[in-house]
Amino acid sequence: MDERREPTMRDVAALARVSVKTVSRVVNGLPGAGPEVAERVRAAARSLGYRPNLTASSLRRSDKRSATIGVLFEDLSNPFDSALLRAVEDRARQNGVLVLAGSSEDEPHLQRELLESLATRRVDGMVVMAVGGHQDALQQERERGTPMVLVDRPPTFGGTDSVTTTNRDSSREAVLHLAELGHRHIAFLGDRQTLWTSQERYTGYLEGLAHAGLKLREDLVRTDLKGPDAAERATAELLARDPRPTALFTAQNLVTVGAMRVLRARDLHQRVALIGFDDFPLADMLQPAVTVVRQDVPALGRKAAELVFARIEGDTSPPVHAVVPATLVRRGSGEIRP
Amino acid sequence: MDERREPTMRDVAALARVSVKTVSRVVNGLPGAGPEVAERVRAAARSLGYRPNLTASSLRRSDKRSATIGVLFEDLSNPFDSALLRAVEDRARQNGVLVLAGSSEDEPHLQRELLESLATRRVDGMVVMAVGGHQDALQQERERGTPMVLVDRPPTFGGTDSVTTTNRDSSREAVLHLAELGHRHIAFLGDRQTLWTSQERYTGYLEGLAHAGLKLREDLVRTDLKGPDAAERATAELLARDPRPTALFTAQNLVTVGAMRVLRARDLHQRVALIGFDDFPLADMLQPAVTVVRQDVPALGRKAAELVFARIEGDTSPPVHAVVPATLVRRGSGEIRP
DNA sequence: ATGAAAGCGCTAACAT
DNA sequence: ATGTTAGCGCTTTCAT
Repeated sequence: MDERREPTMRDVAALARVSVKTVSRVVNGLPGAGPEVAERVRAAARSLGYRPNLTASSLRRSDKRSATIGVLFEDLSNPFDSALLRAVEDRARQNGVLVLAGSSEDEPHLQRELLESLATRRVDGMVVMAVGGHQDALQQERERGTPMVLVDRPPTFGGTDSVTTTNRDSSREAVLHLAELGHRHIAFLGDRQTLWTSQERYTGYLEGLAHAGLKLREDLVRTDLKGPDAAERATAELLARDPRPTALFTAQNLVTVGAMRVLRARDLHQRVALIGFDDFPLADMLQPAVTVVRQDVPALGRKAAELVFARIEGDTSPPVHAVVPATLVRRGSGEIRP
Repeated sequence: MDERREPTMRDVAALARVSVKTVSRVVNGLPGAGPEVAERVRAAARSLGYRPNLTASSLRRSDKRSATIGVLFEDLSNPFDSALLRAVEDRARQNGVLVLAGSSEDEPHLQRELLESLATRRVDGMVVMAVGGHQDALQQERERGTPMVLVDRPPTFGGTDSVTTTNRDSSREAVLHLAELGHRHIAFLGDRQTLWTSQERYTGYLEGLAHAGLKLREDLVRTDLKGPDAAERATAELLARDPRPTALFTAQNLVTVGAMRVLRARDLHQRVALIGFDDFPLADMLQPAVTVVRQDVPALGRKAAELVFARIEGDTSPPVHAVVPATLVRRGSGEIRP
C-alpha cells in the first residue's frame, strides 16, 4: 500500500524508448504508430501500471472536456431523485461520462455553492433540479455558456432545455377520476408553492374541479406542506371541516405519506379516497393499495442526459422543453366512492 | 448564451496590472499580497467573471488533490444505497469535497471500469461497496496507494478500512425474538451468498436457532434470491412445506418485499410472522407494520467518509474495521405468535 | 510584498 | 511513422 508516484507518459516513453507523443497516440488509439512500436508502448505501460491522467489531458486538449457532468438535485436520498440520478447515470455511461452529484436541499445558497464547485471542476454540462424560485444562479451559469438542462421544473429564463412531466394534465385527470366516482368534496394538499410542480398540480386540480362542475372550496386547499409532518397536521385539519372531504388529492410523495398516516390513524383509509402524485415503493402493498400518478422517471432522466450531451456536442438548435407523460395508476385508494 | 472563453488568471493579472502569482495568492487567500493590490485583483476577477480552474490547480499543486472522492455502490437507486450516498455527500461537503458516484450493479466488469474511470480522474479517495466475491480490482487499486474504504462489506484483503453493520448479531437477535414467541419453524430467505452480508445474516440465523435449541430445517432455507421476484417464488415454495413455517426471516430489503407480496396474496400476512433485514419507507404503514432490523445508514456513511478523509490526510495507522450497531424495530409483523 | 521562470502531465501544431 | 516544440492554467521555487 505504499505511495509510489503514479507513472506518467514520460516514464512509459522512456521505457519504450519512444517519444511522449507516440505514447499519447498509442494510449488514445490514434493512428500514426507502427504496430511494433505500439506493442512496445503497451507493454511498457502495462509493466509500469500506467494510467492516463484525464485531468492533465482535459487541460491541454482543445475541447477541454472532462468527461464528467454535474447533477444537482434537491435530495439524492429521495426515491424520486435517486431514481432520476440512476437514469442519468446510465445514459451518461454510454458516453463514457461520469456524474458528480450533489443535493441542494432546496436551499439557494447550497445551490449556488454546488454550482460553483461544479464549475470549478469544469464539468462538461449539468442536469439541475432548480431550487424553487431561485434560478438566478442557474441563469448566470447558463449565460456563461455552460450546457445545462433543467429537470422536473422548467427554467424561468430563456435559452435552456428542460424535461418535465405532465403535472397539470395528470393532476386534472386524477381529480376528474375522483369526480366521476361521485366525489363532490375533494381536498388538495400540496408542497411548497415556490415549486413550479406544485403550482402546476394545483392548477390541474382547479381545472379538474371546473371540468367536473365542482365548486372550489378554499377551506379544502392546503399548500406549502414541506414534509410528511406538515402534511399530517394539514390532513387532520381538513378532516375536521364540514362537510368533510370525501377524497384527497395529495400532490407530492411525502405529502401523500403524511396524509395516509392520518387516514390510517383515524381508520378512514377505507372510506376517504386518496390519489397521490408520484409513485412510491410498496404503494401496491398498502390497504387499500394507493392510486397514484406515476411519472416515467427513467424516461425523464434519459431525456435530460441526452439533451445535455447534445448541447455539449455543440447542438445550437432552439431550446427544447420535453414533456414526459405520466400515468394514473388505479390501485384502489382512488376508487373509493363517497 | 455565447461561448466566450473562460477568463484565466492571466486575464485577471493583466487587468489588475499584477503578476499571475499575485492573483494566485489573492484567489487562494494566501499571505503576501497587500490589501490595496488584493482589492484590485478581486475587482478585476469579479469584473471578468473569473473562476479558478481546479483541474489546472490540482495538476500543478504538490498534493495533487482534486477535492473529489469516488463513491461506487451497487445501485444508486436502491434506498439503502442512496441514503448511504447522501450521508457520504453530507460529510464530504464539510471538507469542500464533491462526490463522483457510480453504480456497479454487482457486476465485476462494471466495478472494474468504474474504478478505472475514477482513477483516471484522479479522485482523492474512494468509498466502495464491493461486488460480491470480486475484490481483486479493489485490491489492486488499493495497492497503488489509493485511499479506499469499503462499506457494507469488509475487504477480503488486508490493509483497508471498512464500515459494516452488526449483521450477524442482529440477525441472531431477530431469530431469537421469533423463537421466544414460540416459533419452531423459522424460514430463512436470503440474497446472493457471494455477498458477505448474506453469509453473515445466515450465520446469525443459524446461531439464533442454535441458541434457541431449534433444529435447522434445511428445507426452510432459501438463499441466492436476487430481487423480489426470486423471493416471491421462494416464499411460495416455502409455504408449501410441511410443517409450514410459522415465521420468516428475510435477510435483505428486496427479499422482504417479495415475501410480503406472497403472504398478502395468500392472506397469511396476519398469521405468519415476518422480520426483515433493512428498514424501508412505509414499513410502519403496512398491515401488520413490518418488524425490521434497521441499520444506522447515516452513521455508516459518515464514518466511511471520515475514514477516507483521514487516509487522504495521510493517516497511516492500522486499518480500522468499524461496526455500526443495527436495531430491531418491533412493529407487529415480527410479534405474531405461531 | 511582488514577480519571473519552470514545470505538473498531457495534447496541438507543426516538423522530419 | 515518429519526434520536437510549445503551452493548457495553474502552483512551485526562487528571486528581488
